[in-house]
Amino acid sequence: MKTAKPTEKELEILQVLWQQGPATVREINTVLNATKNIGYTTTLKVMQIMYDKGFLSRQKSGKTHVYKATITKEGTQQQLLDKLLDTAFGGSAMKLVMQALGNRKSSQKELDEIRDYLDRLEGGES
Amino acid sequence: MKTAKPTEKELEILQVLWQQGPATVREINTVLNATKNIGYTTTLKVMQIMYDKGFLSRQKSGKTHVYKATITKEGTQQQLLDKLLDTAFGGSAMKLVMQALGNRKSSQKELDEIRDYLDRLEGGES
DNA sequence: ATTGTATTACGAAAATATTCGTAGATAATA
DNA sequence: TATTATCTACGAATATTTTCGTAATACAAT
Repeated sequence: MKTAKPTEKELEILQVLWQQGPATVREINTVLNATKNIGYTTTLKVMQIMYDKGFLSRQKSGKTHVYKATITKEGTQQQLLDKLLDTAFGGSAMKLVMQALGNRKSSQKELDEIRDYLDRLEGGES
Repeated sequence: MKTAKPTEKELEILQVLWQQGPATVREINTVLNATKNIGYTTTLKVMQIMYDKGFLSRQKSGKTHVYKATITKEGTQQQLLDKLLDTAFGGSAMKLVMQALGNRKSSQKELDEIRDYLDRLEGGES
């Protein structure tokens, strides 16, 4: 069975969980409401669906559930990247990279880090 | 008015148009059918919707329409990149770049090109 | 125990995206 | 001109995603 891709809303929730660790529906909803306007039961429903899909696990604590992401940030990022590469960049990772670096200000430090990273990639995975 | 994001199917069609230039519904559908299985009227419908949205322009040639992408590949790529950065990479272009380069084999030549690109970025846009 | 408050479960409405059937228009050609 | 093949327009069915109302449940406070 192929792992399905999280939807937009699901990704927003995953973001919070990845960043803050396990959390309740209430906590997630509070974070989301800082920017958007989303009802409590909406957040609840989405998280229940994610639980059904296996994206989240949960544990009862008193009367509430504490949810935890079961899929990793890295794996999901890679999956989305692959998709984007495929659907918008014709499979060329390089083009994507250049576009990502080009149209936004990257600091000198960041550019250096990328260079180091390139060196490491090249230097044979010692 | 904020430019809406193309859907998955719309992106597939844009891909073909960006690569091959203006084309008829029939031509697009033929290309799509090389990999997927999609009915002619489905492709037609999607392209008509894209026309309504302003993603495509068209010109009558005989009894058929020749469609042309009105949104650029680069702009759309950037838009999707920004979205991905935001929803999955916490806004860090660098992390995205590293992830993109890491989990796939990039040729020596590609890596060199990226290095050159970095040099140019740094070298002050002379 | 009764009341009040927060949470969950359930179902379904609303919004969006995908799919295609059918009818009518257009042009080529027999 | 009649026939045929192809294309467009239109509407609608289906699927997916997002949204939330309502009722049941669990806990806390009175």
